[in-house]
Amino acid sequence: MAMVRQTRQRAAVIEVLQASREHPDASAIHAAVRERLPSVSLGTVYRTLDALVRDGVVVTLERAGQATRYDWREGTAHHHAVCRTCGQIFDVDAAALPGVPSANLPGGFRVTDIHLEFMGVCGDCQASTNQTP
Amino acid sequence: MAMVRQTRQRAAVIEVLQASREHPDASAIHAAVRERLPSVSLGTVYRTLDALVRDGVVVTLERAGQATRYDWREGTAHHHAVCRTCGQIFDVDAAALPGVPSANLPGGFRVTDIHLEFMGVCGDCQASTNQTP
DNA sequence: CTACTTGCAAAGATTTTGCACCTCA
DNA sequence: TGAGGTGCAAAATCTTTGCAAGTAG
Repeated sequence: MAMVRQTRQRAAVIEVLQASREHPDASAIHAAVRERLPSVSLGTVYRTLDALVRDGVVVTLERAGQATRYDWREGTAHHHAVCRTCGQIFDVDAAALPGVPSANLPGGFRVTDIHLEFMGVCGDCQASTNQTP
Repeated sequence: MAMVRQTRQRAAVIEVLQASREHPDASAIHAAVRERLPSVSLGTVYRTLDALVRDGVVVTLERAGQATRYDWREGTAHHHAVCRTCGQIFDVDAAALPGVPSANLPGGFRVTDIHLEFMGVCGDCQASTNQTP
């Protein structure tokens, strides 16, 4: 079934994801991968990311109009805090949160993953509370 | 400041959102609005939705590759359960969830909104567990 | 009357795909 | 080998924008 063949390209994409704590988008990943394997195409990056997401080792952070950002799940579960002003994404340790129960879900719904995002304004952006010019 | 002028078009978009429990995307909203005001353009729908989101009366549900879906916040806070198989989106009453604390957030981060999504497989899709043909 | 809105259509951006060649297992 | 992966480039989507004309207040 989900047999995934090991290739140079995939190894590179995975390395980039593991090395980066910046929640990069496909384009940034592509650029980073190209530093080692200049011939890798953007299409391949998308296909690889897709496979990783299906495998559950990578999660996505999607914002309309902006490119999807990808996040390597390094063992520890974590969620995200997204600044609406500067767009920066911070990690939030899930351990500090009480387990979110699957209460009140529609009948028979089986949860495989929980996406929790705190939308708001980060400290830096609050500091510079100049109304947008 | 955020003075929003009342227009036929905006009223129609809001009515459609309030009437729909389907989490429609911009295109579906556009179609529904056109049943009353045939001349409304898709651009206007997007601009109106944008304003409503900024106002905080509408929240978005974003999935890469697919159109953003819009959700009227009818008083009660609620979250979502998204079926990975059929794409259907169910509401989850937030009242049943314990308050998600803002613990462990980056310094000074002020939360304005919480997006919580349960990803998984709905009962119907589990029932028909035929491997995808 | 005046500033804000709208329609239209074109531009932008992101993501997906078909096809011929290449490669891992 | 042979099933699956890759590159390239074009296509499909979704969303944003500029501009002239319309309209709410």
